[in-house]
Amino acid sequence: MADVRVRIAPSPTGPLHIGTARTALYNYLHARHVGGTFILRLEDTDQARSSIAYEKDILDGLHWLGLTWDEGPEVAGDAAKGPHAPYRQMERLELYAEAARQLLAGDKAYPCYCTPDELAAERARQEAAREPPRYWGRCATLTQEERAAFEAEGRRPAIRFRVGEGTVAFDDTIRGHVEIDVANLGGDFVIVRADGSPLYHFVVVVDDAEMAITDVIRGEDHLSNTPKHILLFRALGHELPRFGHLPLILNPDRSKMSKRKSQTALSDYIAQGFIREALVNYLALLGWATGTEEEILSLEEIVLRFDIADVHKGGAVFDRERLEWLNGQWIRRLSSEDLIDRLRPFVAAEHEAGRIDRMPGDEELTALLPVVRDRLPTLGAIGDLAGFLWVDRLDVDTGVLVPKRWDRKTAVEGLTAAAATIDAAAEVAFEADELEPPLRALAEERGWKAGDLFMAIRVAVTGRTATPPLFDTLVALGRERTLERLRAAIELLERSPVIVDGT
RNA sequence: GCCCCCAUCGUCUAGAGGCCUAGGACGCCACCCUUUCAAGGUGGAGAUCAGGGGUUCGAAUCCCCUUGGGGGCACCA
Repeated sequence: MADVRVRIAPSPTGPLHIGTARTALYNYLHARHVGGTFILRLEDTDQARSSIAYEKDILDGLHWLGLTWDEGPEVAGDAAKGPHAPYRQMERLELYAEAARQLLAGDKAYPCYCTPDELAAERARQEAAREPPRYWGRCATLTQEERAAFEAEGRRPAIRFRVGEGTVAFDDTIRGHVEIDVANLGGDFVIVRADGSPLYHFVVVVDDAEMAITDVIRGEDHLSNTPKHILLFRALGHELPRFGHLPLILNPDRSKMSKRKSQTALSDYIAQGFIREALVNYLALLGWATGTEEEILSLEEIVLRFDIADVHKGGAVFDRERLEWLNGQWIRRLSSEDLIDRLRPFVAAEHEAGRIDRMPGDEELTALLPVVRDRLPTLGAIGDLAGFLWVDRLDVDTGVLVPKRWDRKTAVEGLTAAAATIDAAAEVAFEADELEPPLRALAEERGWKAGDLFMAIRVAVTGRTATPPLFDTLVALGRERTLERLRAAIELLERSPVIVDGT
């Protein structure tokens, strides 16, 4: 399959949607697998809803995923890439105007003078009569005189495409043979608004034709629209591309994944600390499988194995838990330097948000990595996991400071003895290996379960019951702060009134 | 309403007529490891392959119907 050309054509009317990201990925995978060309085109004809901020979010998202395009618009001073520039539809208006003139000249399209109000009234009537909504064709057969009369009224015409009769059939790369009767298309449809701006179904065809797209790979929501596109391709005298319709990504209730019911913006996943390797891996496996039992796959490995014909037909529910698991798998596979680079912005975010009081240096993070790595489902979890290391004043809940099997008095004794033991051990070296034995010995000597002693210390120095391994944590904290927090905890226990008993 | 598409454990999926008393993964449960939490290891529960008819010696796999779900029917994309 030489000379395959595919495209992703997002419209900058919202942040990059997880579904668009997957469509982009599948297009990219197909292009790379067969050695074809991957094109990015911006569909910004809906000027009312398009924005430059969304455009940036989309481009950044695709870059972040590693889906580099071979042809695409100029961005941030970099010139457009590719022989079919410009790649922004608002800069291609002349092309559409020319195509519209061509259709009008061949009477494959006609001016329609129906007003929005008239159209709405007719639609309401159809709905009331329980008829399927369709344009009833009032302007399809207007004479020159009638058109002139409307023009004289000051009406500006939209342009409608004649769908004609018959059935349109095509062989979908993913779904196989599909056939739709033109009568079910909803009548002649508008391709150019009354204000002269072209509409989606029209521009997509003009552009796919002009850009010589060979494979249109897109979401299933376009399957029913494909006959319109095919009709347009033919009317314009262009060869048809192959069409492949991807299954939809679904909300847990199996409806099309939406902002209302799911987190759909890729940028939100990025902000929470999902990493590109995991997202790419997860998205690739949502609707496609290798046929083997391998599932942790890099983008390169997926490119090698991907075959558009193996893509599923049924929709797939987006399962965040599985994504988190994959994310953890990938975080564990990152090199230390890489992980630190990716972690730093998340630590900085904690700092900016005021949840921690200082930024740890690289050496500190590096030292922490071994104990933190297996405990990070996302990069964003770093604050929860280790934030206590970087705060000046720790908030400790007296309630959890006393281990379940202990009473308050024992806790005070335990922490006091632990502080002394730690202080003594630190004279040798403040290292995990030096701290653990004497503390275990202390517990044994006093008849305490080591776990209880450790838990009291853990809560005293971290404020929480779930933390990385205790001795590594103490080392990360440093001798001074460890002792300081131990003293503060003891004081807290002695000072606070006894409310509950058993203590 | 009309048209189109889809249908294997809760979820993602393997499966292209006999290898399936349906395999893997996530999640869940138990155990092991263990100072907590994870990670890791082992084991388990979990799908009469939506239902019903065919075809065939034989069907999760092919055909038909039913049911269920989804999508589309804009001067949105």
